[in-house]
Amino acid sequence: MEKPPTIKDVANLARVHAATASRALNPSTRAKVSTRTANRVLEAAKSLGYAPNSAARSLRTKTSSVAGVIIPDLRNPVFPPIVRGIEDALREAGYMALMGNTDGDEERERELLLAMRGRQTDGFILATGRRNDPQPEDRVPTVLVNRRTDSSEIPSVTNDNNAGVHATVQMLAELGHERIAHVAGPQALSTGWERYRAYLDAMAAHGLAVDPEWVTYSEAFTEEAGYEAAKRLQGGVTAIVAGNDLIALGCYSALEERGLECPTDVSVVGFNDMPFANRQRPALTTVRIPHYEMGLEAARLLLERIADPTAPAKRVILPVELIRRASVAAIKSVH
Amino acid sequence: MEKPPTIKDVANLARVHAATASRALNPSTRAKVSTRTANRVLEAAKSLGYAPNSAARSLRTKTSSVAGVIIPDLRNPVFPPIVRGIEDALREAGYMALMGNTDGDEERERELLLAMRGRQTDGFILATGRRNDPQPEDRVPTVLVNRRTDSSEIPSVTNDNNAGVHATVQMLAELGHERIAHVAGPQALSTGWERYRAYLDAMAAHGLAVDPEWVTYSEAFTEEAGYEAAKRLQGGVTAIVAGNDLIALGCYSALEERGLECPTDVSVVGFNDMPFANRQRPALTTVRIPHYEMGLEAARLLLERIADPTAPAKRVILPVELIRRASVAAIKSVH
DNA sequence: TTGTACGCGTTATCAA
DNA sequence: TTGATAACGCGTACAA
Repeated sequence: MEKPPTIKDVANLARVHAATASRALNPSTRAKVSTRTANRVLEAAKSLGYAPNSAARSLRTKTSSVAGVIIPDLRNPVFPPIVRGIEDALREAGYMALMGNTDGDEERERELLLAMRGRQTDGFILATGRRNDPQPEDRVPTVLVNRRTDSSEIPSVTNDNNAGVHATVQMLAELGHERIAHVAGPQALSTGWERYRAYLDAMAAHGLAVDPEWVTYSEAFTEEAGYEAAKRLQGGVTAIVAGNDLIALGCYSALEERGLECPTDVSVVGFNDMPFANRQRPALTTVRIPHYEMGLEAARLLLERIADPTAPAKRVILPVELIRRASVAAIKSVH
Repeated sequence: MEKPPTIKDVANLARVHAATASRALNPSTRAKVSTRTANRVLEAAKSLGYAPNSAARSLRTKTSSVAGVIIPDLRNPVFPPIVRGIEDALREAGYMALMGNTDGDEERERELLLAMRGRQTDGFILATGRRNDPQPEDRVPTVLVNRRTDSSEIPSVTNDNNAGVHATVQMLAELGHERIAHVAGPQALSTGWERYRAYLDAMAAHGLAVDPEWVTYSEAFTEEAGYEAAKRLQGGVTAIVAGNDLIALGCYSALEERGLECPTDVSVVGFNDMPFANRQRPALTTVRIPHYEMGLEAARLLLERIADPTAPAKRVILPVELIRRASVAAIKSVH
């Protein structure tokens, strides 16, 4: 039950004052100490298994080397690789991640932010951003990942939703599809909104009309909500551009229920290329986003931001790639 | 850029001493303060938007209300729901989770433990336990989840691997299978080992012989490793009990490569019922483990343990359920 | 280059 | 019931 060694113990063993030990232990102040004593201190620290008490350090420096990571729900398969990327980049810089899930509940998000701020969090990475979220009033460095706000004051890392949907529509058009539907994601989220706008854009660019019956809105980025929205689709469409992969799976269910086959009767395309999208039945055509890299980049942006809070708010947009699988087919020739 | 209010500000506003304010603010010591002054302090705190500085509190109390959660890799689909359960239970108790991934690297695990301990973590939940892991020398409360050690000194929450495999073998036997193979998980992990033992047990219980050619070992619980191990299988088996779902997917690939069809030629059963197991092709028969509940239970065990470190080390085993899907079929009658 | 002195914000202990 | 005081471990002006 012996207590962990403090810097004083290290100092005693090295026959120096605690202040000197502190300087020797801290890379940024090591230059202020003679190499000989510095080495003695370092050795003493090692032999004692000294680890600095971060509470004391935080109290003194107002920093904690901890970042808060807030996401809607870890069980949505998009997030694990993003979080993993965040964690890896943070760790490289000596940071750790505090995790929290909100289930999309804004009240819960506020509570989480408060609780994490109380724990001296140095910054936040939020995957929960809504398009019209206000700039946080307090000045804790914050980065958005995957989703972003309409205004450009908060740094963000997102992917090229526009290019992804354009590539999707182009592929479908080339396969002869004209009656192309869109089961859109929530319009309060940049992902849902940008993909919807891109769908309209791309259709126009290919000279394809859009019947309002071909567009429905999913309440959430879930399989269930996608299923409900897909059921409301009318007008004999031959292809569906889904707001994301989970919504696409909901479309599968709705099609099956109507006795329609994918891709023979209706082609379906998702977005995200979430894990196991290739294992679905049929294998899902989708737009691959660089999940892990988004996490990496978001964490790096946050670290930059912590280092210099006045730096301009970058908005990083990562490239995407259309992955064609079995869920799309050329349109049946009209007989 | 004004600084956040401290307990002193609250005390001044309420016209009491800081110590009194502390007592009033802290639920466990509130009784030591008259109701009238307590209310005055609480109101002052509210009007100032006071939030305690947890670094100072940690420094003083040696506790942080933070738990470390260490897992192999968040991208393994088994872990997200477990972590989510952990997080939910921790939050209910005012705790937060620090996350870390090890990729199964023991060196990295040591580093993580050290770094987290330095951050005043009150306890650990490890999903990385190996059968022969030593009891941690330091006395930080620790709970294992999903995997456990052979010795019984560390509390753990696992699932009934034995019952799950027995149910699997029984189902296969009832379908007429006799040449039942096992692609085992890593034997250094309790999950891999217990399921292997259960396979041998269950085969014996049904009077079925086990040819050594029917058993291979996967290096890891991954699709790739499962594929490699499945390729080594010999002896014309008609069913495979896979160490887990990812290994089962590897078996799918190996079978396909040999031109064998599942379930027509070979039945396959996994373990875990990970998300989207029902969406695989063919839909995977598997043993459902209560992921989320395991996380909940592990966190509760940890909280108990933190409250009373001398309490006996419970080993909780949660029930499982065999989920039959399209990947198994009755054996083809011998012609 | 090293030592001294102090304060970060909180809570435990002791005295009133 | 309340106030005064000290201490948690560290980092940093300042002095030597």
